[in-house]
Amino acid sequence: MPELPEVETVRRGLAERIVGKIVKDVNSDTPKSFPNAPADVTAFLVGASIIAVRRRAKVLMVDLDNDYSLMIHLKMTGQLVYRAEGEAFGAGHPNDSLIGNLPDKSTRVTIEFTDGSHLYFNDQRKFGWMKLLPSIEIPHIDFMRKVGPEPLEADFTPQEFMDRFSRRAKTSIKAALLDQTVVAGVGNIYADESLWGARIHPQRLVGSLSPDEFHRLYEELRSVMNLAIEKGGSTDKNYVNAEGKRGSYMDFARVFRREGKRCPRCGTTIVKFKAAGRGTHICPYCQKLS
DNA sequence: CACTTGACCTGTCCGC
DNA sequence: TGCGGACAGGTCAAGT
Repeated sequence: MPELPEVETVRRGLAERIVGKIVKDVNSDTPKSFPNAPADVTAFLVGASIIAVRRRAKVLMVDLDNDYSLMIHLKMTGQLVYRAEGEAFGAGHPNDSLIGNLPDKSTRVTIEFTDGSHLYFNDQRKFGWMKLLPSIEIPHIDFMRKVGPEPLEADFTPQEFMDRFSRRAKTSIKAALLDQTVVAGVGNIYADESLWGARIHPQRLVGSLSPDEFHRLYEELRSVMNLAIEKGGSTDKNYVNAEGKRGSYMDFARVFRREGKRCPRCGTTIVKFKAAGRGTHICPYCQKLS
């Protein structure tokens, strides 16, 4: 589920709410939620206070004042929802949350803070994980060394974008976009949306794209992701922000999950098929293979 | 090495 | 209404 815009939305919501709080207790379905050092997790967390919430690609990092960090990946169905003490639904918005009382059936980890508030990690499909590790080690783990640049950073240039694809010349542009070592944070929704914007068929080989097409894709990817952050991400099924509320980007989607509807640019019927192993949506008129 | 496929899980939807 | 199969926004470990 969550791609860069969704994870960034969660990060912002959590940063506002949990920085400065002190962990009082932790309940989790270890070792499934904490694949590393499960026995130590509670001991490291209880008594620690939260000093920052960061994001890299689709991974969240909650930094603690004991020089450890909690790395969290939501994968397909993960949710991180904050509730103040006694709140059933979310700050100042009774019944506004997409989800009800917590913990619920999908809750895997509950972190209680000393002020009586809670952070719930829900994850229906159980693909997500949390890892506790020394903060200083984060930049050296495999994922961080291999992951590509943040596409929304101000210093990320069209030239760098194009260069990142050079070693994937023989694969499809969609598979390359989804490859986290090429560019960070792109998932199925924003891959389809940006390819539509750039008028590029997802199965075009990377090596066949012109500099102009790369440039369009660069611009579209950034504008689509920025719009998605502005709209609080995409909620198709499970995704919610730190308040348990849905994101509204799907109201603005041009092709994703719109098969059978009209292309907003030319009116042709949008079709769905499988590409790079994923459900893929295109306008067959705007996005041609050759 | 580069690339593709299956596996990890649970829930939901669709056709029979 | 029940049941089997396909499918779901992400990533790995395997395979070719």
